[in-house]
Amino acid sequence: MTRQRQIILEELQKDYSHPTASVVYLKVRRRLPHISLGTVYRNLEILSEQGLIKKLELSGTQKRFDGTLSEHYHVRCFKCGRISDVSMETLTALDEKLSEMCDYEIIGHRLEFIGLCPKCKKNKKHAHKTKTTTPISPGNIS
Amino acid sequence: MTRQRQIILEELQKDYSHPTASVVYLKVRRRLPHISLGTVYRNLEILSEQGLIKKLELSGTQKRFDGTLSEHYHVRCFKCGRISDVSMETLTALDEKLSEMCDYEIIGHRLEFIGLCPKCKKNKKHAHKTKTTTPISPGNIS
DNA sequence: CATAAAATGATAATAATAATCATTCTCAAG
DNA sequence: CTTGAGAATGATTATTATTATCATTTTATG
Repeated sequence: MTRQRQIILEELQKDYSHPTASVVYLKVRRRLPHISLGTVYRNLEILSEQGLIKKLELSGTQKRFDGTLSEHYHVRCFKCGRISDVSMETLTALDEKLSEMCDYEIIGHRLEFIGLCPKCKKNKKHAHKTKTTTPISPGNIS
Repeated sequence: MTRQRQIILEELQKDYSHPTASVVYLKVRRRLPHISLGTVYRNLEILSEQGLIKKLELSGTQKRFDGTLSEHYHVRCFKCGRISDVSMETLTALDEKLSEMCDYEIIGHRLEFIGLCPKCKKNKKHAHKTKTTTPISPGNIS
């Protein structure tokens, strides 16, 4: 466990925004100005293999990381790209149901809700300023 | 509607494998050997904007396209990357449930099952040969 | 047929991530 | 403590998927 890996882990554990690798990089660089982007990628990968953080495969082009290990679903704002946690229980029954209906051996599922976040709901005219990712066209939830 | 757009659409409509842009390109090139990859990307984008095909945002790095317009979920084999359709009814109740639980205005969700396809179930020793995409590590269904 | 708008093919550009590699760090054994 | 092997780092380059540019060609329409 190197200093840089420790700090990447710490920064992720106190960040609830499901940051992308480059956001983690920016935050970590405040404490380690000479760290390289490659080191951040490498360690995010290693930490998620070790089960200390989670790598999220949500929609959008960039991977996101979560220092919270509990299982939970996410909502994405289709306007500003913000990701929030959802406190809905895990739907294990879905996997069992599908197991009986198809010839795959089901081991799990990914569920991501799409919606409009409170901030974007207010400023419907112009999207919320701290936009982080590409918006989703509402007709394309697939 | 140009000849190339027509053929891209046709090839997609008779392909049930949820192909990526480059797979569509390879197939279309059998009929139009001089078509460029950029044209394929451009037309897949246009056709999905027009609602003639669907652009799928599944896990993995590449986008996939579907000539079948009906709404349905998908299963992905975590070993070989194959995508199959799932004949489970759309769970609109989930969106309503979440609407009451959180402050987002929910407009839909994305659900993708992860499992082991019949072919990979048989050849458990070595993954199925017609592998198309990177496998998913079973510990990382997020 | 003319012609304006749209699309094409070729190519370059971008964005996110992964790989390479010489140098530096970490940590357990002495 | 020192040390030495293996792992990790920073700098850099490479890869992969996708998008943008642009001169030329095609399409649809009057």
